[in-house]
Amino acid sequence: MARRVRTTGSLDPRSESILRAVIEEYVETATPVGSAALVERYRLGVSSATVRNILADLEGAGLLTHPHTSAGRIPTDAGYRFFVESISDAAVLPPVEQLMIRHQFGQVQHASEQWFRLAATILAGANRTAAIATPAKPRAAHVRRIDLVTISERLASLIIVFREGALRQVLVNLPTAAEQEDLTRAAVILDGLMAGRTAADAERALARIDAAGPIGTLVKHVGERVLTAVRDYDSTLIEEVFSDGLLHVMAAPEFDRSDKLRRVFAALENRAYLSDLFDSIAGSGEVQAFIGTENGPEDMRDVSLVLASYGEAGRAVGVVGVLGPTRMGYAQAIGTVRFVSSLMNELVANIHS
Amino acid sequence: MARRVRTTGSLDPRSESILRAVIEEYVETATPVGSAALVERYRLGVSSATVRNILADLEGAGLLTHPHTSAGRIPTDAGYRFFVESISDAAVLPPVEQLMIRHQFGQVQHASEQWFRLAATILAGANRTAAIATPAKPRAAHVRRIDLVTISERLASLIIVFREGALRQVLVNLPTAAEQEDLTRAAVILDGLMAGRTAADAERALARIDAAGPIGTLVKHVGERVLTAVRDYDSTLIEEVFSDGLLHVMAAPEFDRSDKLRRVFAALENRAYLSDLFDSIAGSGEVQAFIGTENGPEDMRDVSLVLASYGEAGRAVGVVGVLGPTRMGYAQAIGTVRFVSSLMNELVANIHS
DNA sequence: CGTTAGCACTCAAGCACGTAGAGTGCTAAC
DNA sequence: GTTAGCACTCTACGTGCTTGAGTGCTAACG
Repeated sequence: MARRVRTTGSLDPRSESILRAVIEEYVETATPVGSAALVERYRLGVSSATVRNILADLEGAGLLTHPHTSAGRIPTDAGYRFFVESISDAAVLPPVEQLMIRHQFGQVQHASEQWFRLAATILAGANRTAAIATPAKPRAAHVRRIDLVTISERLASLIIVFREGALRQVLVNLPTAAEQEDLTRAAVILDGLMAGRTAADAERALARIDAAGPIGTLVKHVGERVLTAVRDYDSTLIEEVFSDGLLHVMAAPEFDRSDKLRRVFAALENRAYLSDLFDSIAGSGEVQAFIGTENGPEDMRDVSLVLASYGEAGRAVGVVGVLGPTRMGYAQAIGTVRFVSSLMNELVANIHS
Repeated sequence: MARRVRTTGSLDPRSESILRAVIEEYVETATPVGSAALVERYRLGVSSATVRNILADLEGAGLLTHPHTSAGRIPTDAGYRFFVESISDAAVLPPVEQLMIRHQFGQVQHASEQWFRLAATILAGANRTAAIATPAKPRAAHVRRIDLVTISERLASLIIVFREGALRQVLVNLPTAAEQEDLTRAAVILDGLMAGRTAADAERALARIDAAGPIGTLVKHVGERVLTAVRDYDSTLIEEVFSDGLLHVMAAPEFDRSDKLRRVFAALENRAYLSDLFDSIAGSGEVQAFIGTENGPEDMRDVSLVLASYGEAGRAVGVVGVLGPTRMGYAQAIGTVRFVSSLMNELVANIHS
């Protein structure tokens, strides 16, 4: 009883391989794993009694627990954490899977600036868990293009394209009746005035415009709407959180009662929480795992997140990642998230060249 | 035993009011309701024994059931159907609620052409159920506007605005290096060529274009991408199904086991089913309820849908509605769905004036 | 003839109890 | 340090019992 171990940093190789075996087995079966099952299924070269001693040590070290006396062991959050630390550098996706993911991205590469959705879909499929992704959101929005399309005499659709590819479509009531011709002229003026500018710069530029004459009034009026739209975009903490594969999580046995699940989903609708979380990801350049109780909100203590940011640090940053029960395949998750985020980096780099 | 009743079409007033009472009570409490509870909570003017006789008759008519001998009654799908038929004409939303909904729409009326999302959010909130909505999708897409924005020398963002307000953003690899100036010129040409046209018309127009010279090549190349995008938009049966308030459904006691819920969500991802369903809505101009087993897919037999289409029959049609357990407040649901769809009609009419 | 009180009857839900099986921790021998 | 063996513990499961809700039926009533 109470042997070496007990250090947080490292474990003797045998203990570590048994910890791995417990985690691997539990991730697969979702039932507590006993000493007999381990010797039977893994070539450990020792008897079940020895395994029991080691399991007891691992439990003493806080890496495993017992649901009750006569049950097998399950990993604690600390156990998963230890496991994740031990693999995270090595978790590189096999070339075959890299190719498959690359291929899926290739299918729609030319399609639109909504890769982040695709990223979530791919991650969800590859891990059979839920996945989330956000578009790359700039710190300060730069207008790239302004367009006006007539709808009726006094109503137009204002389209604003931002430098990072985001798009905003807004209806504008016009101060005076206007043809498409007038709108186009106004759009060209506004475009020249605001393209490449941030909200503050654009505001100064607009202030210098002469509001006299029908076109002047139009420009001024629509310009104000552009400004509010840009400011609105700027102040939105998280533009959108796209998720996919929620059905996978619903299928997990730990979520067979839907109230647990409901609380997780509710937590995910808390923008303040997500915003904090994403900020902390954006800081580090690496894949990060948040395991069970490591998550802030009470409601998230039964799930783990494996997240990574993508984009250019000072400019526009988005997040991709995986959400699953704490009992999830971390090696696979870390590997795929790292790879997908690196692909997203490439894509963003190509655009902001 | 076995009195009048038995006719599907009508019921004597007392039986009907008891049926209503059972439904009202069951919708509220989610537990089988017995004769004693009914006399206690509703001024029926008769004893529980009489109520029991009537309940037995209603059961004979197929409008109620027994989970087991010693339990109270719960409505059958036929019972709900009868109830729905009896109220659906009268289910008009009280002015206060109308005002509240109108107000919520007003808040963002000018914001974007994404009212359908707002509609779902409002319906979900008003009914405390899930709600779904689709944008108004035209039968044949008409291009309204084409714009090109430079990204890098050989890459541009193509923006297509459709007559109904839908927007498509596509990346285009350029055949030769081009400045924004060239792109703008090409966009103007394409705009003149294709605006107001359907895919087939646009194709003919493009065929007549001379591909000689750098701008000609550019126009031809981008034009092809426009055509594929328009055809793609045309052939997409359902552009998007936005849903909100799923958390409400998760909270319903009939979905405390998440596998039931999972199957419902899975059914909702079946585009073929939704497409058929929406087609049948678009035909009738009225609110329609699909109660439990009336739904096609096996997995939907525990839920009801209350749906209505909006838009202009021959042109662009979308769907809004509510999804909840069969035990839902049909009067409220029908009222809100009808009102919201009429608001959406107004909005669409304003735009396509 | 419809309505009502009364009562026997049925069945799910909850509880107590016993059993089987899984898996442990400990001890003593190797 | 490792292992066989064994007593021990605790859940899962099945059985039987009790309780209570709510019914259906019958006989009496106005």
